[in-house]
Amino acid sequence: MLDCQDHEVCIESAMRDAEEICQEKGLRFTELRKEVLKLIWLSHIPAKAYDILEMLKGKTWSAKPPTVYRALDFLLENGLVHRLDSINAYIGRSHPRDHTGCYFLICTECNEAKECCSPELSEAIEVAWNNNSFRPQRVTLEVLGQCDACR
Amino acid sequence: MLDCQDHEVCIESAMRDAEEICQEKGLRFTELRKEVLKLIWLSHIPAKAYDILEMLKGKTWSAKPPTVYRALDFLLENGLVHRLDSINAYIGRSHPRDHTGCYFLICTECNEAKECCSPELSEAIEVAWNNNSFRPQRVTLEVLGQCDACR
DNA sequence: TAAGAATTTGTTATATTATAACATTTGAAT
DNA sequence: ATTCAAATGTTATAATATAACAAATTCTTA
Repeated sequence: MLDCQDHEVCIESAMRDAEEICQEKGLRFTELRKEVLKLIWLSHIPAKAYDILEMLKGKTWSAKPPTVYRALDFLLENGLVHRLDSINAYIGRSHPRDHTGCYFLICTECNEAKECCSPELSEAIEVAWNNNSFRPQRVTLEVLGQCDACR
Repeated sequence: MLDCQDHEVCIESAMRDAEEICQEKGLRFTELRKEVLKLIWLSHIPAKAYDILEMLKGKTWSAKPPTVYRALDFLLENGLVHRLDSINAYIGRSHPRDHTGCYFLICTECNEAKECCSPELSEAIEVAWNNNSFRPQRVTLEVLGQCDACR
C-alpha cells in the first residue's frame, strides 16, 4: 500500500521523532517504551497487543499483559501510536506532532494501514457536529477496504 | 441528547421497520432476534453484549454468549443495528434502509449516541480515499464528546 | 549524597468481549 | 411424514484489557 521505499528509514525517523518529542516534553522514554514502539514500527501492519507481548518475551523482558498495555498507554497518550478501534490494533503515528484531522485506511488484503490527513475532511466533520451542537473530544475515522496495490 | 419525545414511539417504529424489512427480504425475524432488538432499543444508550445477555436471562431464554452474539450478527448483517467500535457496544439503526454515509455522535456524559447522516461528509470522505486509490468496504466514523444537553 | 517522593515496572489475578465446535431443535419444502 | 437447512442450545476457550498491590528505579531537594 505504501510509498515507503526503505522501511529502515521509516523506523529510524519515527524513533528519532519520538526521542525528540519525549525530550521536549520531559517524558521518560524508557527502554521498554522504546522497544514497544520499535516493535510496532516493525511494519506498516498494525500490531496486536498480544503479538507485541510475545515479541517482548523473546527479549530481555519478563513481559505480562500490563507490561505491554502500560507502554501502549504511554505511547497513545503522547501521540506516538494510534489505536485502530475497528481492528483492535496499534500503529505508529506518521506525524506524531500533529494529532488532528487524520484518519486511517486499512487494507483487508495486505493488512497494511495508512495514516492520512485531509483538511477538507476535517472541516466537513466539524461542520457536521456543529450542526448538532456537539463538542468533540475524540474522533475515530477508519476505512476498511482494499488498497491500490491489492486490487 | 435526542429529539426523541416519546421513546415508545421510537421503539414501535423501529420494530415495525424491522418486521417489514425482514418480511421483504424473506428473513426469519425470530422471537429471540426480536427480543434482542427490543432490548437494544430500550434506550438511546448503546447496549453492551453482556448486558443484553443478562437481560435475556431474566426472560424465558437460557441465554449464553453465543445466543446474544448470533442474534447481534443477524441484526448487524441486515442493517438493523450498528456496532460502535470505539465503545464495543450496539445501537439500533435509526434508518435501517439506508446504510451509507452515516456516523455516530457518542456523548461521554449521558452515554447516548445519535446516528447522523451528512452527504457533505460522505462526499469529503469519498474524495479523500479516491486520492488514495482506495476501495472502501466499511467506514467507521464515531465521535466521542459532549452532546448539546450535557455541556 | 542520602532520604523521601514519584514514577515505572513486576506480578498475580481477574474482568470483558467474542468465537469455535458440536449437539439438538425448529421450521420449511417437498 | 421425510428431509434438509437454519436456528438455537451447550460447553469450552480464545482474545482483549484492567485492577490491585509489591518491588525497583529514578527524580528531587534538603
